[in-house]
Amino acid sequence: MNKREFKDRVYGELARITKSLANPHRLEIIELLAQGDFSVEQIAEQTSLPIANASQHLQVLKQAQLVDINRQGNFIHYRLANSNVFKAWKALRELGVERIATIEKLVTDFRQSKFKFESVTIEGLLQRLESRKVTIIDVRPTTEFNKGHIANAISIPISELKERMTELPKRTEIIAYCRGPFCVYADEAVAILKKAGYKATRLEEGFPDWSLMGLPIEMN
Amino acid sequence: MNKREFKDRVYGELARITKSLANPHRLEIIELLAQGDFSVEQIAEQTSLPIANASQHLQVLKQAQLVDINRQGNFIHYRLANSNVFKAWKALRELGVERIATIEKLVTDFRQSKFKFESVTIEGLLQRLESRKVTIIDVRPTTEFNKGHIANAISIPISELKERMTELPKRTEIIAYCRGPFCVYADEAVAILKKAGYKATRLEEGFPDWSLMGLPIEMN
DNA sequence: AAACTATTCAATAACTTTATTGAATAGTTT
DNA sequence: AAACTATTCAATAAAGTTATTGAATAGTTT
Repeated sequence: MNKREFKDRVYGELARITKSLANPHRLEIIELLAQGDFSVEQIAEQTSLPIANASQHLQVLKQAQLVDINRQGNFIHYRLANSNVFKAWKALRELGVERIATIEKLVTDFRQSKFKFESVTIEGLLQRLESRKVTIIDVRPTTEFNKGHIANAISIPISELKERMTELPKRTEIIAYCRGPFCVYADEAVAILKKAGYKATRLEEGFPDWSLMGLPIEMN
Repeated sequence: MNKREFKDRVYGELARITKSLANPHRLEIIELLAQGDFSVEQIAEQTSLPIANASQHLQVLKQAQLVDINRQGNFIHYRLANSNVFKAWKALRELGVERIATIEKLVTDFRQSKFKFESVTIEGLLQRLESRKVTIIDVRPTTEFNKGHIANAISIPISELKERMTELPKRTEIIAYCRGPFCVYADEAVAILKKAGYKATRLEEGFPDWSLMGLPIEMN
């Protein structure tokens, strides 16, 4: 094998893996699976895809060895093969948000149109934690909370927030987080809380970002 | 805009940028541009592409805003738009090497077939530097060395190594580096040096990786 | 073993990407 | 202003990707 042939094959393989990520639905699936494992049916529902279609995309990811499967009863559960998959998604996400003005505009416009408030990054939250007390709430569905969450966070799924709001303190600031920067649950939570007179802010990133940084997490 | 529409557009944009990376030639171009700026002609030559073809790929990268151009005399020089582009490439590269056994096999097989020796990572080199003295040589073409190199490295392009070998110490270990893990110049250098009785090892990563880590660099 | 069910497969049509030409363009130099 | 030159554009054919069906499969439960 000569030098050119070697390069063609290495870059060919890398392009193959990159292509398996280069599709809107598959990127959305990756972000979902970063929360934990899900069945094909659940993945299809979360991403608004027909099941056969979701399955087809999952096959592509499986062939590229980006996801693993294991059977649980009648269901086949998919999960990310390892943390490097999330790292690559994160790098692409950050490249996109920084480079493509359209994405940042989409995100801010969408938020501003419905929710007029600011967010805090993980870094900002860590600083804030040094000086004062805050209450962190996880507004994802309970199953995702159970698979892993920020240490000491309280689980209040967005669907239950209105009824369970009274569990929260009126004085200390509340930080709501969900799946990641494009997840809207946290925005909805902040909107509900603010309207009821609470001090609330959304965390920009999601649980997988927190976890990747090696910050304290809990399970179950 | 509803939630689904918002997601479709955000992931759509991210897939668009990912697609612009998802091609063997464009990945190779990205890695080349991580060394500095190059004209279309130079890029075509380095990647063994017809010029019209290289230009076409560069248009794709430009449209995705991953590269910038500036004119220098008769030539148009392309360069990476910023360090996030290299970060994304690095994440994909690491995902590929770790996930796809084929890539690791390709790299080790190719090296073993021609060059039978080990390499050291940047981390390993930093540790080694604490205890003993090493000589670092940059075997890329001089133009790339001038655009940026590891602090205190000596420039000896691979094409001149045989004649200039005598400039190097026989006793201290020599570390050779080039563009990145898939660049073969450093392997060739180690082979030449070892044959002549020097103690030599290749650095696994390339200059852009060193630079991204915030380690000391020099220009010119 | 039969019934059931979640998932995958297969075929196809619409769409997108890529390589290959050769011509056109936008600069620079003379 | 003319000549030159590096780069881009345009057209086209071949190859690859995706959504949409409906049928097939591989398990599990009864």
